[in-house]
Amino acid sequence: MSIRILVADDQSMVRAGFRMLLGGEPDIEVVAEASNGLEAVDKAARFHPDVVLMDIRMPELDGLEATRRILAADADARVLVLTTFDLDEYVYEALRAGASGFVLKDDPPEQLLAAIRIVAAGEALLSPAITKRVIERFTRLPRPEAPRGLEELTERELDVFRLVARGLSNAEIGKELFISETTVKTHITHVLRKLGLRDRVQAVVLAHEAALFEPDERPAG
Amino acid sequence: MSIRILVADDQSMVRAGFRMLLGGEPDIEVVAEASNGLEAVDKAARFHPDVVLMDIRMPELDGLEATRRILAADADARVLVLTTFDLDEYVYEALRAGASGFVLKDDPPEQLLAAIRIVAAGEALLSPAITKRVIERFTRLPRPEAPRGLEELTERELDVFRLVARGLSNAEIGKELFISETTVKTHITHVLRKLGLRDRVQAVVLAHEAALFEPDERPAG
DNA sequence: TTCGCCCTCCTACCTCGGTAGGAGGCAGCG
DNA sequence: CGCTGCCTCCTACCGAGGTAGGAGGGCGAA
Repeated sequence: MSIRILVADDQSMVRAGFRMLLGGEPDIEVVAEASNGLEAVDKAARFHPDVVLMDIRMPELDGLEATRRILAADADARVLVLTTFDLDEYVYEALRAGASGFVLKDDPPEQLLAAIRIVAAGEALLSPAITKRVIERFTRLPRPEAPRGLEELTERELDVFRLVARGLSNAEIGKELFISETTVKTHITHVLRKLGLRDRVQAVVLAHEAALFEPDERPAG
Repeated sequence: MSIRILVADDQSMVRAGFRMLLGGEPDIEVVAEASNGLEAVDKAARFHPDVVLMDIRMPELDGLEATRRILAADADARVLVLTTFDLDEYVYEALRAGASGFVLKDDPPEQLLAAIRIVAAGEALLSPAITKRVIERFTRLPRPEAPRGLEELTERELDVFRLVARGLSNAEIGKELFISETTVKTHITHVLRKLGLRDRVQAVVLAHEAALFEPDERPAG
């Protein structure tokens, strides 16, 4: 009754790493591997794994579209998305695509294992019901259409968002980024509109619920 | 090379539960138990466990003071504090006492196991560096003195704090709790002052960093 | 070059959030 | 009994946050 895993990543070294890591766990078994998105969809249909470990950046078909197709074929499938960057607009896409959770590639191995077990147990990742709320929020988008048109945040908007998520005021963010408070306001307005949020408070909640960031150096003050 | 655990809880049923739960894990071993704080300090010194599972409410010596003494005797000790309530002012005390993390007693077992493994691996709990920041923040308090005088939040203040942490506005909180917006403001002012925070945004950050809450039903709107 | 996007900054405006300070009711305690 | 703490609500004030709308410069694509 072990947890059956499909590993989908285009780098064979990475797949080997996961095989090694997961091989050491008695309750986890890698039953299949895929090196691109199409293969992942195919093998998910054939092997019906309990959890799909899905890299986002893959040839043929990226992890997001692959996730969508897997979920379309089997609504009960569990996909755990692997991301490289701390704050990545792909995260939103992944959640909308139906992923059960996501893990940073340079998280400690224990976290990946914990994530797999939690997802396999039917919970969404990291904060059980929390992530579900995020998923719901992003599932019922303001615009019912919007195919792949989810507006992405720009670099600068991400910079500001990160600092907002740490609780900084607009003035503090300005000092931190060497821009005026006015400019900070501009960026924040854009962030809020793009994400469909009301104010910075909701932005903080979202950032933390979805674990969209990892803390690095703190402001100079 | 399994993880060696000391379970400190005054209720033998609870201890038995942990023994059962942890006994099923191949990499975890319960090496000692304690039914009060003094015993916990004593056994921690004698057994040098990798992780101490520490209940807060205990006779003789509570979990907070026990944690302080254990850390005083061995700065490398890892204490994982168990709390019953989602948002408990003890959490702050626990962090200040040097706890590596904390877990809710009614969290799913997987989370406890994950927490133990993470703490044993030397990381602070749930969000690696994040909790460290919280600890730092509470270690260097505004007032160097303040012995046990950390002001506690009242029931109602906790209610409000919880909703703030979910991103609700004052008006929404008022509707949710059937009180006026003015009253909400009063409570929030008190919460901020007691916790030494600037505004609700910082409150949200704190709540999420320290994982002070668990999400339950969402507002009716 | 022209178009568009991004980043920067501005004024003006208004709402929301937080502070200050007071007030009444209610319950527990010495 | 009076004291204290908690919860409730109020007015008044003001600063921070968010919106609206415009503007200029840089840079890359068409």
